[in-house]
Amino acid sequence: MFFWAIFDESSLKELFMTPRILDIKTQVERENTLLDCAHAFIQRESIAALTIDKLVKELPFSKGTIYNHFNSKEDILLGLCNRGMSILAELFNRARQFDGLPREQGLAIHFAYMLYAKLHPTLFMLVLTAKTSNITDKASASKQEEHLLLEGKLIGPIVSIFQESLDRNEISPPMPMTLEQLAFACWSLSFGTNALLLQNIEHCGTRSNLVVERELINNVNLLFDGFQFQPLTNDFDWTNTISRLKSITFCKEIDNLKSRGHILAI
Amino acid sequence: MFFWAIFDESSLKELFMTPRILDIKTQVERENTLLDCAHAFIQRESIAALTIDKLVKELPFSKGTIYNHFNSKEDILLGLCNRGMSILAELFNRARQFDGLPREQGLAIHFAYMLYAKLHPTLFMLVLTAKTSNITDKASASKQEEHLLLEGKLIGPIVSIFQESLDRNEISPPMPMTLEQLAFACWSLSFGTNALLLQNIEHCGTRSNLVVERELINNVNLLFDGFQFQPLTNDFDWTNTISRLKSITFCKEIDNLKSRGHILAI
DNA sequence: ACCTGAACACCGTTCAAGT
DNA sequence: ACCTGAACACCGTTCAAGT
Repeated sequence: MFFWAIFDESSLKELFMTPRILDIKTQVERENTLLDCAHAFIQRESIAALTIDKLVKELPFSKGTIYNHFNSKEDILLGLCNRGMSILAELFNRARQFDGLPREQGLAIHFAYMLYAKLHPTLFMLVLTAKTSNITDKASASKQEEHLLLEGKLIGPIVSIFQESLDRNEISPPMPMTLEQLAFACWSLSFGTNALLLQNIEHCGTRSNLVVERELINNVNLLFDGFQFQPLTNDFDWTNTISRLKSITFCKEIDNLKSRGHILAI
Repeated sequence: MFFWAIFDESSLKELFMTPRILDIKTQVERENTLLDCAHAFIQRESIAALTIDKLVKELPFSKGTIYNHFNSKEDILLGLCNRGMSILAELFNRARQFDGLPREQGLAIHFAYMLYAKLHPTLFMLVLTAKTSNITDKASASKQEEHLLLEGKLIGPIVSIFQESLDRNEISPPMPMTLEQLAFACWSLSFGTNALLLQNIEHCGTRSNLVVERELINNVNLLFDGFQFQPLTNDFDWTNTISRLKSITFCKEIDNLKSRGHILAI
């Protein structure tokens, strides 16, 4: 029995072209299902092991349909990367609202970045992957736009903290530096620390005694002291700041880490 | 006319099993030819575009023979990565021998790393790629051994500088730090700065005013000041150090950069 | 109109056949 | 013994056929 035998062309056209109210909602839902699935997969296996064929086996729709939502595998990865950056942006905003001195908020930002890297290692790594391979080239224009927008949302709170500390005369680097340069110095240090320490440490004999949370806090304090960011490391009780970050600002994230068996070394 | 018709089995065996003196030399030569070729290719195109088929088209031997020298594509990439690390280790040794204070030598190390990243961007990126994808897993045991050995050779001069500055009482971080932690703080900052700034900057609106050589020197000075590494940024004529690095220690590398149209902003 | 999965072009790796 | 390239299994992407 054939479909075409039941309907004539005009009624078919009517059936198919009838605008369905649920369509847009379904579209978004499907995109999320796919990203959820891809995220779970690369968390379980690895980015390298991700395959469209393997992905489609776990999805309620077919291979062809994937390409109605994402124009390439790289588009999926950038979509996932952007999702991670949204999460990170929310953490940065909370850090910016920490009730305390600008330097405490600056520490909070780095603390947030480290928590993010520990909570979502695969999403953190995805930014790295996006930088090394030419993911951004193959991805869709819309995803690339979103990516740039999110980069701005991440830089925002950092620049704003430095602006405030300059206004309050609480920072005076040994050489003239723009807000952008100050923010960039922080970003490089944090990025480098997380990237180098997040990798499978067991392989690397030389880094065996390093714990990311301790090194991160140390490195940030060193850099901030270099900025002459007041109050200096030894002129303030930073353990209180960190315990408030742990018990109040990021308590949900800390609980999440604990439930997965990770205990912070600080 | 068949080969087998001319020789009987024993004379064939004799012909083939005769130890050829050139064999080992040819083996090494072929490996180098392949690595040269792969290097040129990813410099011209990209790591992602590298294909065994494309590679073999430019080589004087066939696809199967490649697998007599390298057990996988990842093995080739790790081989190339190791080659880069050898070059870098040589630069670090020269930096360590810079005639000056430990802090000057520390600056020289970072300067060397930046020069390396600028001179061999694809080799620098290969370390990043090796870290993100599981290249190290698929590569041969011998290449992995070599990789760890080279990591040690890179850390060596850095640790040695810090040991000397501790002996001379020229360093006193605001918190207790091991030699390993000191070296790691430097590595993270340098790695992060190079990695973030080496990427195609035109894409990224927020980083448009940043020049890697200037930011690198700034960031290192900030971190060293955080270490209380004597003499501090504003207590010494560092421009003299940098001009000696440019005109003496790394003059060959600077010339090389110039010949390619790169002019350092410092 | 939308979904499907066979089909396609291309990839890394192997191995029987040639020398 | 060593080299070769056809053959294989698998990949991302497309598109004719089905509904």
